[in-house]
Amino acid sequence: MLKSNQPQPTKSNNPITIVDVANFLGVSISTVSRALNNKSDINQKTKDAIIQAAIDLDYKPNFLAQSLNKGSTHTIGVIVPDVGHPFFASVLAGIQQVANNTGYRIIVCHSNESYRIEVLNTETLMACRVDGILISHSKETTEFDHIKKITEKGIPVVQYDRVNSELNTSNIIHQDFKGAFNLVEHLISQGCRRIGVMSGPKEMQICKTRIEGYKAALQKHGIEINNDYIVHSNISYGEGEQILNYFIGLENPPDGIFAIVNRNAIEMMKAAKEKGIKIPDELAFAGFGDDILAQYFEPPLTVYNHFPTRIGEIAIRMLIENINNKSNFNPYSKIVEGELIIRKSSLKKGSCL
Amino acid sequence: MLKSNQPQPTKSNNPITIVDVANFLGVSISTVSRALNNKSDINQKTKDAIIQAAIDLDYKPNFLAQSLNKGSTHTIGVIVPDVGHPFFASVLAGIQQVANNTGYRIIVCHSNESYRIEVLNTETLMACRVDGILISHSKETTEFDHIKKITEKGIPVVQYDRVNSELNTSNIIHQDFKGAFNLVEHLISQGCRRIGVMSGPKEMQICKTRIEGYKAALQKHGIEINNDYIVHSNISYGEGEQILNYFIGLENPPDGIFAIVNRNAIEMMKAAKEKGIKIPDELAFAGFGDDILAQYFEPPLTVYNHFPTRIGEIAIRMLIENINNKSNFNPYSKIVEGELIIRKSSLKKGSCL
DNA sequence: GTGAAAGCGCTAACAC
DNA sequence: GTGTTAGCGCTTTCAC
Repeated sequence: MLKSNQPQPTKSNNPITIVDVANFLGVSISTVSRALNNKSDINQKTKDAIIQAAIDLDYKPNFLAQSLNKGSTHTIGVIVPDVGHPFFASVLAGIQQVANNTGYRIIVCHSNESYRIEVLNTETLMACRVDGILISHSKETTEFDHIKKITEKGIPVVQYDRVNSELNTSNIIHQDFKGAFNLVEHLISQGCRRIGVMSGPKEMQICKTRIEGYKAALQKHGIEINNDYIVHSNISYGEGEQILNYFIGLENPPDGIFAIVNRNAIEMMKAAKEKGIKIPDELAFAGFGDDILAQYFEPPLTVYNHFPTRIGEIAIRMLIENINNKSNFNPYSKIVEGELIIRKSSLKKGSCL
Repeated sequence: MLKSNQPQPTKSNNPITIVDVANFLGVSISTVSRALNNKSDINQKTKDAIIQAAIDLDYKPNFLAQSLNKGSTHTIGVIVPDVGHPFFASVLAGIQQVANNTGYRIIVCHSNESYRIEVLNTETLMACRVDGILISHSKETTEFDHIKKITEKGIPVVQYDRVNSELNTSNIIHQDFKGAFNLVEHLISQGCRRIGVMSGPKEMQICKTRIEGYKAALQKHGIEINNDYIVHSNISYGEGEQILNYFIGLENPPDGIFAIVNRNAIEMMKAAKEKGIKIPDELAFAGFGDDILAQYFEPPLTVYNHFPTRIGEIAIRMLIENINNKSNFNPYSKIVEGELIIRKSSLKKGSCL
């Protein structure tokens, strides 16, 4: 490869550096740096000339070099278990929006519901020297040493949605208990007395809490808790049909079903429809979380909407607060209010919306 | 803050550096570097000791510093117009998977269908010194200077899905022409003669191509092209109903509708159902792209599935190929085969699946 | 107000 | 086989 010895500001393949700008004007690199970073103690004329030269030469600061000696990247790492899921897509949208407005960069990592990848993600993000991490754990995650390692290094972490409350981080969750309670109480108000619940992995905090909400609603209304009606699954898509079959095969099949993940409710409804079961009169449905499928499916699904975008917005704000205030920051938790949306999947005859 | 002057390998807040590892063992930093990078010319024992020490001290290489002097970040930037869209979510999944297997890091930027943000995204990625960029343009993008700037600097770019073929980059697209042709021909085979098409922005390449496919199918079967049946929209969600109203308000309303984005087809079907229009007998529907909503909606939607995950996988492979072979690489285009999936939304009475 | 120089953490020539 | 040293591009003291 041959190197031109003529100054060739515009055509060189190597990116323009601060040195090029300095040479171009015959000033020192520190002067250029000062001008570009809006420091005081610089002659306005020099400053203007430098800024103009930077534009003319199409100089772009090297982010790597800047971060390396500032010790801060102004970047936030986000770990998402499943970007394909509408809930997480909306959370991400909220995060991105606030990041844009506050000048933070975002690196999104996708754990793909795998504990192993989640751990790798945390290592990647640490290697990238992100200023903070937002994380929702994979379904498989029951060990949290990888998070402890991060917080011990003084890197702020905020857990959202799927949190482990024993970690010393800020958290943001929705009203899992209340949402489940409201959904189940609504089913009861529609005349359901044998309410099945399709839950996720036993160890997942949100599943535990939602089942507690379910139980509390039954108890409030004097309905006995029957463990046959409580089914744990992997909340993968596709499991709904099998679990519906289990339910309708029971001696006393449920007359209402509460799904801890809305998409499973849809799957079960689809299977039920194909078997000729009348929804909601023979079997009513309700699920946690709203999305377009819940709205468009026939019948549309009664849900507890937990405002995922808002969760994302609040999560990143909490994180930035922590980043700006590392020394004396006490982690805290926030709970976002949701709302019950009643649709046809649960409205039995004689009821009106 | 007080600083301990005892060596405290595990508890220090400042990340362990290569210097710490070197001091710990009393060797030089270059020896450590060699050991950790698996270079030859190093004593096995020293190497083992260094690797062990690195583990014990929980040393993690500083990615910024590594990249800074290697001049390569081993990171790929991905620009996505809309992560919430199932198509892009699946493309992303494909990209991520290959990235994981090849050791590339991914930075995902979300242009949110905004030209302005898309340009900012490219600048961010250049500032991060990514090794290459995968991009699908926003709906608004009709100017491509920001991409030219990148390729002129010698950074490989691959455009996927929404491409501009005048740029000197590799591209990957689906069979837009053939897909549209097949869908429309299928509608014709079901007896449709007045086929409406809901398209997106006029300037978008994929819209142009799909409309060409639509026209070709009509021509092949001797059906006249009627511009009243061709409607351009912004393909935002929510526009479907309005456009359905336009169609059914025509003097000679269509008996079949082809939507260039499947979700718009669903919206139109929903609106049509609410008006008591019989699908598919009075009005048949077909749309480009498969997803869960198309499968679960009642009636399920006939689609051309373009295998988004595969598109993501191929796109990143093409990019990596280009990165590894910068000097003598000639951009090329690839077209991914799709498949027609016939469902009830278009199967008129008397036909059978 | 500006320049020289040190250093962020690392790699890779170059010595020995 | 290992150590010394010069940078990667930038910011930030410290001189002048």
